[in-house]
Amino acid sequence: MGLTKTEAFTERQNELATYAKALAHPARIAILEHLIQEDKCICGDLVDVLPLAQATVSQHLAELKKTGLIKGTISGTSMCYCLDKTEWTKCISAIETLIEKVKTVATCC
Amino acid sequence: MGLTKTEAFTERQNELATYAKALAHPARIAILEHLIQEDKCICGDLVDVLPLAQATVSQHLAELKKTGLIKGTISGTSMCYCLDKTEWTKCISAIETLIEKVKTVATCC
DNA sequence: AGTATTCATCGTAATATTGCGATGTATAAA
DNA sequence: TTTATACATCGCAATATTACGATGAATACT
Repeated sequence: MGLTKTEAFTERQNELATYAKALAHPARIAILEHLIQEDKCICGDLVDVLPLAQATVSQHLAELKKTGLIKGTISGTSMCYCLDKTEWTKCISAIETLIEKVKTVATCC
Repeated sequence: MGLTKTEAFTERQNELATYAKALAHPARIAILEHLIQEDKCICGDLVDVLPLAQATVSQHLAELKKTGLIKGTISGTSMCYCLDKTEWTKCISAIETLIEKVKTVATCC
C-alpha cells in the first residue's frame, strides 16, 4: 500500500517515528549539521554546500520545517533558517526516553 | 528519482540517516519497545500485539535486522528476536553526538 | 508419512520519497 | 520599469516503502 497505519499506534510511537523520519536522509542530517555549525543559517549557503539542486534542497528544508525541527524567517530577498529549540527539546526528550529504555535491556540470545 | 545520493554525503551522515530510517515507522518503534519490555522476544507475540498482518510484521523485522538493531535466533519452529546491544551502542553514540551538538546551539532568529 | 505451526519470501497494488528542470513570486538593484 | 537574485512550488520520472494474501521451507506433533 505504501500508507502507514498511523491510527493503529500510540501518539508517542507516531511522534518518535515522525522525528526519526525527518532525520532519515543524509541531506537533512547535513542541513542540520550546517545549521548547528553556522548557527546563523542563510539558505543559499546550503545550496552551495550540498551536492543537490536548489529545488531539492528547498524540498528537504520544507520537510524539516514541517516536522518543526527548523524554522525560517524572511530576511529581505533571502530566507534565514535555524533550529527550533522548542521542538528539539521535545524531539530529544522522545529519543532519550527510548535510549534509556534500550540501555536497561540485558544482553540476550 | 527516489534514489538517495548516498555517495555525496559523509559516511557518518549516512550512518545516522540509516539508523533514523530504521526508527522511522511506528510499527518498528512498537516492535523495539516490545522487545525492550519482554526482553525474551518470541516473534509470534509481535504479530499478536501489532495490528498488522504477519507478512508485514516479518518485513519490519527484516528491516530492523538489516540495520543490525535486532538479531534473531532460531528456536525450534519459532524465531527469537532481541536487540543487538553492540549495534545499539553505535546507534546511540551517533544519535547522542548529534544531540550534544544541537544542545550547544543558541536560540536564534 | 501426514498434518499443523511458525515464520520468511514472492508478487502485487497503492502510495511516498527523491531529485531535478521549469516556472512562479517577491524583494532588491539599475 | 526593467532586470537580477533568492526561494518556493509544480510537474515529471525513477525508485522505495507499506501492506497483504498466497506460497514455500522448516520443524514439531500424531
